[in-house]
Amino acid sequence: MPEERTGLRGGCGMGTLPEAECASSPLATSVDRAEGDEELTNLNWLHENLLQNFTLGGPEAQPSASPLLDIEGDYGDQGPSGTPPHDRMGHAVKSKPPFSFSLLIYMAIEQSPRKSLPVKDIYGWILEHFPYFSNAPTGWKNSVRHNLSLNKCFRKVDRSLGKANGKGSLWCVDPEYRPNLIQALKKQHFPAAHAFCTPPASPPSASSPPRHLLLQSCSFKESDIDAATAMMLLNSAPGHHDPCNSDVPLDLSRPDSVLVSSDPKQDHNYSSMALQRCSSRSSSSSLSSLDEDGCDRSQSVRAGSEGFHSEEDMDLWDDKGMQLSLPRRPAPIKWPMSKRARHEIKVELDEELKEAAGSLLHLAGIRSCTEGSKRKSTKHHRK
DNA sequence: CCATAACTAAACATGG
DNA sequence: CCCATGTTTAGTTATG
Repeated sequence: MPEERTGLRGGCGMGTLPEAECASSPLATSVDRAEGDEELTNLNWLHENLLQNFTLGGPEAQPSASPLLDIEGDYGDQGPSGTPPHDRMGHAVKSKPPFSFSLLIYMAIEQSPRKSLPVKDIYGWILEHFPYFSNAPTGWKNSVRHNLSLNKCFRKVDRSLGKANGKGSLWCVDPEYRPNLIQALKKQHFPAAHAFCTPPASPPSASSPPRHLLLQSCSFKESDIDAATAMMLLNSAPGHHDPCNSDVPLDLSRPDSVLVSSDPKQDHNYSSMALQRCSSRSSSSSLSSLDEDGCDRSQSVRAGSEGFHSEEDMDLWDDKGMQLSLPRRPAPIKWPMSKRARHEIKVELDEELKEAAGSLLHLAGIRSCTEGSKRKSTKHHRK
């Protein structure tokens, strides 16, 4: 039996032992990002990036602007009942991220050059990308630590290597669990994408693309769009952000990207997030569940790698943060294809993806809104 | 109603 | 002693 486990022993699974190079990050100095927000409120960005990222291997997306920020930009401002307050200046609205702590941590770690971070930098990353937490009670840090400790997806690595002010360890993602995290991320990000497999309640509009066809021919499933989008989000944001070198931090917390509630004090409790829950249920099955149930890792990994193999996945992560082309998996299409064939498909996909992206975003937005208000009402109800 | 997952809170230990 | 970090436990909430 060949080694399936690319253990951490050698260090973080990325071959390089994590050093604490970027250990001292600017903590939470970042909530400022006014620039260019106006221009971000269109879907072009996503269309283009979607296409660039996912049409047959265009690894270098050219981010025109911040990603998901704009996803709901179109209607973000007119938040119905309980939508988060928008900073008139276009600053980040401090809305609660729709990601579980696990995913937040995961993203933070993966975005670091070394694929490992001390808790402090994880805090930093989160604060940076989710200004929501800057106003939140400090309990979230506890949650982060709790998650690091408890969640087997994360591994503690000795920061033995010359970190002067080293207190605590570095944390990295267990490569074996990475597929699960990715999967979680997929499912987490755009619940609305599920509309792609289940027929919409209302008859598809004329603009609705033949999604199944599209997605199939694309050789990844609809859920991949989620991950893809999320990754894109992480990848193509201007100023590739890790706590160490973040110029223009990506703001995942933008109302448009992920909107939940925006009042940290009032509603800091993640558990009340309907949006999150609805999606993280499934995602969590690939995360914590495999922590707690004590199922042996190789099994869970193997199970998780039905779709894509963890080792293969590792290729996808380059040194500079999340290079996430989609995981290679047994493709329904025969690969390699001829260039011509690829090009043809690409052209088709360009069209379809554009539409699909639009629909997806629309759905995502609607869903977020509805979930948001639903959550509030239910919570109220409870009380 | 139950199981599960995510989150929160708190206590406690350890080390700088 | 303080603080950051790390672990553990218990409780809450939401969902399937």
